[in-house]
Amino acid sequence: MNYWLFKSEPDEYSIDDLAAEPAQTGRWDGIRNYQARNFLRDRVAGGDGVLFYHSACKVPAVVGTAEVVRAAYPDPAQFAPDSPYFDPKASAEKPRWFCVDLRWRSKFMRPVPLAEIKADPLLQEMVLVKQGRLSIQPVEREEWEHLLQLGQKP
DNA sequence: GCCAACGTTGGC
DNA sequence: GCCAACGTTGGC
Repeated sequence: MNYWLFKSEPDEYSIDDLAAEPAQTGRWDGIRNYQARNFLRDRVAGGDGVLFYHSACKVPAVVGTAEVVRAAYPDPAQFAPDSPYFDPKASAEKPRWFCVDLRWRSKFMRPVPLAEIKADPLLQEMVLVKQGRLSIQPVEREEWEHLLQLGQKP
């Protein structure tokens, strides 16, 4: 059982959008970055915990948690010519991009902003702090637990 | 099989 | 909207 941080632009797909899905379960698709794909395809497993992060918005922040309910399978959008995620170089035999299914688990009492994470001595080793621009990244158990605590503080 | 160019990401 | 970091691509 591992922990992850998934980034999403809230204008595109927010934690409330996930909570509003049938069975509060949605497909995490549209990943088109190789480093993120490799984590998704090779390491993310059913039952793993996910920190839901809002990126490319006014206050980038961890806003809640989710759970992986289905491990990697080929992202259908890469085969759909009318999709913005269409990839002409992908085929059913050789899919290039993958997705997982997530179930909403919790929304924090308050978002934990990136600026606060960067200033927290316990979170200095997070990939989020050390390397930006990675939309799927591993999280240590200690980091997971600390962030959950921060999110529950009023 | 080297390595420059490319596409994606996302904070600032 | 700039541009830095990364993995991958593809020309040679």
